[in-house]
Amino acid sequence: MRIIFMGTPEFAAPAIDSLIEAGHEIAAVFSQPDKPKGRGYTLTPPPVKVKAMEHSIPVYQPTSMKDGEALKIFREIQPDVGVVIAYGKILPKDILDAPKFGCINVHASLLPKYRGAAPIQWSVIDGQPKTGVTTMQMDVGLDTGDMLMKCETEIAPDETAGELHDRLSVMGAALIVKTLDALAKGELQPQKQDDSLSCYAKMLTKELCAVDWSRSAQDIHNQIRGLSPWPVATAVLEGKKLKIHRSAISPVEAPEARCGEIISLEPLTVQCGSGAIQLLEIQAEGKKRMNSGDYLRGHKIDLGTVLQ
RNA sequence: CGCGGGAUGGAGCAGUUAGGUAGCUCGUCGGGCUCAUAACCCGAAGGUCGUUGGUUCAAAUCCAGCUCCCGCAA
Repeated sequence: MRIIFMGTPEFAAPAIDSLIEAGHEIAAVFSQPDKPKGRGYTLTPPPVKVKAMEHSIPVYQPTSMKDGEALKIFREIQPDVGVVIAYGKILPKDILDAPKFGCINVHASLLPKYRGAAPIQWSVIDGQPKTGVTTMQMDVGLDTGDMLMKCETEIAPDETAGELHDRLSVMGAALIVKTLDALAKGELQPQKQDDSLSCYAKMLTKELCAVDWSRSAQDIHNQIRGLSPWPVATAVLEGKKLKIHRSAISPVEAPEARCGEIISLEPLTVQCGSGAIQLLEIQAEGKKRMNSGDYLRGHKIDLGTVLQ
């Protein structure tokens, strides 16, 4: 099929490869404009653009899809279908309707749950046992279109959002190929979403990072792995910010200790509201991430120190 | 030129302000103690102090350039 691909971050990149391998023609790619990123505000192209350029596919990076310019391009190219994966812009109805088969979206959750911007992270933060990817026929609502195909997977108890992201990215790339196959054969059976079961996964913000040690060890563990590798859960140790990249539920605890108190140094273990949690991989300001054992060799911390 | 921290044996750090023998906590190797041990005791190996140049009798330390890593912010 002749495709216009719309996507921006790393999550969407594998699908470009799998679509081409499956014999589809990606006639054009739409991606968000390059943005100043990192130290020095270097203008950085989004991963999807980089991938598209490897395949010598023309890339468009309009600020808006609503000013008619994008529509003009769609009319010229006359795609069979639009494939949208984490593009990051709302598409107006005229764009959604422009391709022969409309636009199909890959969403990283089992719809109707976790519509919105950060479904992967929120399913981990909420401690969900399973998640998946869903393809849907897009409509004007936010992730409300009729569902086409699904692929489920279990979330491992210690899996981080980053690890899950990579797995779902590959699953999504495979599922869009399957979905287009079925579309070509006329075998798709769109299913309405049950709105009463839906929930939204809002964008991650800095406020979500601070660990509240009065919560349960399981909740905090979910928060830590859900926010890894970005934006990363944080605690305050002796007045300085400490990022927590990886943790584990501790088999032992010290119920008489205060919330946030360090109750063991080997491994580094912190008492929570209920249960205790081991901090396995941490990162101090200006330092690399490292095992907490390595950190302790160069930084003396006394038992009983309290994290905030 | 957005702001800032950093690079020292295999790991994590101190030493740099006031230049002058390379240090700490671990790890590794050898030995000892012990019923035994990731515990304890004794000993050893291992570093051109990121890189290039400059100042100096003398540079990890002072000066300049370069490379790489990280935090903030976006």
